[in-house]
Amino acid sequence: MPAVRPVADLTASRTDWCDTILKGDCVAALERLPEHSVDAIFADPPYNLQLGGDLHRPDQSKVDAVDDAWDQFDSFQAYDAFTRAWLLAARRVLKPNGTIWVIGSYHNIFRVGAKLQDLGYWILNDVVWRKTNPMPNFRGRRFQNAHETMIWASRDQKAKGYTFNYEALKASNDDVQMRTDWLFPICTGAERLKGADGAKAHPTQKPEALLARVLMASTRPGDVVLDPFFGSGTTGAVAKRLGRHFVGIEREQAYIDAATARIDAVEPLDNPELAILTGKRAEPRIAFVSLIEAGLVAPGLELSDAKRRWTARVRADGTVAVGNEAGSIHKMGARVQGLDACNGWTFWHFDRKGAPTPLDALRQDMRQRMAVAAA
Amino acid sequence: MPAVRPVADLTASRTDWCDTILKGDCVAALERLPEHSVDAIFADPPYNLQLGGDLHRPDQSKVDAVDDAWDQFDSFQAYDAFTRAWLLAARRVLKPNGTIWVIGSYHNIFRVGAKLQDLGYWILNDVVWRKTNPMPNFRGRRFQNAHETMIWASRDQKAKGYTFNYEALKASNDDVQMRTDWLFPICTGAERLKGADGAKAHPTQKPEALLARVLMASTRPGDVVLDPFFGSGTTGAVAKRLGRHFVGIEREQAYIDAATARIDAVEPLDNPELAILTGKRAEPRIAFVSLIEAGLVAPGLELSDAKRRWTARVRADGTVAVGNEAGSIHKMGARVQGLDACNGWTFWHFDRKGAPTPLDALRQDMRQRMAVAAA
DNA sequence: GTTAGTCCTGAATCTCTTA
DNA sequence: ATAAGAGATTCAGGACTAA
Repeated sequence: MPAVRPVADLTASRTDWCDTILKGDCVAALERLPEHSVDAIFADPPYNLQLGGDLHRPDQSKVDAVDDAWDQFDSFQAYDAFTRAWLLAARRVLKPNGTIWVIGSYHNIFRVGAKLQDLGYWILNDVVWRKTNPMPNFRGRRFQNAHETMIWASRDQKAKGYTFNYEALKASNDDVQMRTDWLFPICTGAERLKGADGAKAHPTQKPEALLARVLMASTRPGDVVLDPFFGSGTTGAVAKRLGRHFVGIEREQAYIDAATARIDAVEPLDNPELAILTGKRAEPRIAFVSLIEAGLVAPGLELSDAKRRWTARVRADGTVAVGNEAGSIHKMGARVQGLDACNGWTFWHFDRKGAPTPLDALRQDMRQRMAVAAA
Repeated sequence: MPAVRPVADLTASRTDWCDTILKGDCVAALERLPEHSVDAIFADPPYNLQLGGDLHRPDQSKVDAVDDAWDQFDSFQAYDAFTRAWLLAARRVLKPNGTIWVIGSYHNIFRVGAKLQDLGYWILNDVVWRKTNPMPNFRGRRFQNAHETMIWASRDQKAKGYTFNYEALKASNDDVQMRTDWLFPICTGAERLKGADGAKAHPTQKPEALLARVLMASTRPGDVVLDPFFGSGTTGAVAKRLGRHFVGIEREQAYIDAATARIDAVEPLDNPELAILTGKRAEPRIAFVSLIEAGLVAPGLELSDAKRRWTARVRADGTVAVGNEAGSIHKMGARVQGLDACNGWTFWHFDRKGAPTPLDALRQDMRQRMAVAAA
């Protein structure tokens, strides 16, 4: 399925880059992609910051073995410049309501996080991937490094319309909110891509389960997910399986070959399986007055709260009256309780066969009618 | 026990500052302390939360936010300058083989980590404090922020002689290495310091169990532990109990008073090296979605109750669909039976070799996979 | 005394649409 | 652009009260 394209051949046509792997430098490729063209980004950038032993700059050029403080600073600086460049280019490509995930370890994640903030990204959460089976610390001189950190950020502070499938996550998690600490095994066994020699095809292949949760949480079917450090193509494989589109950027042909074969073998899920649970937020809005117009509520109907402490009376204009005052069901619910906000749909009840029933039940009936009428 | 001293009166004599609280500005106080004089530092600096307006719980009660003046900074730049100044001053005071711990959240920890690296500190681990009882995300727009991050660093890369009580930690952890993810409740109940009015004495008091593990891991009895943001004095209280010395720096008299009384009441342990490191056991809670992520359950799988009266279909989002409706395994189990509640794990079955098998069997398999060496 | 129900609170960067 | 109105949203644990 995924074609491979040299970056130089890229045009603005979506068919030219969607569900493909762009071969070349990450920043150069990002700069050729159209502005505001992807819904989400998942990035697993290199963090070769190891300052002992062989030292490589992010561009893979070798650094003379020096271990003084100045060289450390120099190396961090190079890493920061690299990070800034790709995060900036990625931000241009991201849609205004898109979000970005970056995964890293303590070697690089602090620098990445600071740069994200510097460039105007707005951090939504940091998420910890707890490993069930991390590598032990062999020297016994530190804690067992048992997690990695992901940062989830929107394009900027004001972007409130980002995708977050809150209700689905909660329903899939024993009906409690999904937390920021996730537990997954590292990628081993059959899932781990091997080369012809049996050696692992990529040193840092991420588990598909991790990507699945990321994409199920923050994207919708049909969205485009960009991975600027495509590597073994986990992002592409999971995106395809879950009915999302992907774009990968990768420099090394060996990784491109492995990822291509891997993604080709993925069978996408059917549409019904991909539906995402949504909550009230996604329901069409109903004006209270429309219940009166539809005859579901008669003017003059008496309302009360669930414990019958306060009563109100429905007026023909869609407001309710409490004593001499009148206003929306929400306003008056707040007023009687002395609060500054109230959901009138769930606060006010009417009598149905002797049982206090919330107005929300009538709203459901109304939505049913509208759905039937539309069909 | 702890005397309080104005910074101006400080001399180089250790008796002049050990087991005392220095009242004044953090950097000024650090600059008056002797070079290379403390074995460890634990710092809980302001997080720079950048809160917007008020936040209310769904029941309309207002969240008591951390809106203190000491947490307000004009910009990331201002916060960086502040961070750099105190980390630099702290580094001078730290012994060559000393280590520093800094705790923070995603608001500030990335900036702190980057500055630590810039200044020559060498990160040994990042440690995640998982909270058993974090505050929920009330608006349902993000993941529940359920952890904070601590960075543990040596004074520089070449410092190999830092204290790490590997064997003691392992022995106290069911004979497996201590991991970087720690589980503790937040500080509440009797441990939480209250003012005369019953209000919390400090907005961000840390649990003693957290500090106990930090000090047991990285200090020895008789060591001096510095806390440049002393606050309610948790570091001092735990240090005293575990037979370590402390130095606190704090600006606000109210916090100094609370910490002084608190530390006075602490009784040191006879054998601090035998102190038990208490932590919560990791609870093996399994989310239904994790079965899907792990490939144990495929989207599209048909479920039914034991007597095959009702069927449901698994979706990729971790919910199950019955007809046009979808929800958690528990909600939909209750729905089809017309009940208020239902245990979806035991109610829903799938076909295994012709026999209806409850989802709970797969949960058992999952528990095996997710078993983590003791928390 | 026991148990069940209610209330309170914690480092929080917490909405969306229409006028 | 800003402002205002509609209306959607919570988990664990300790303290307290009522049965």
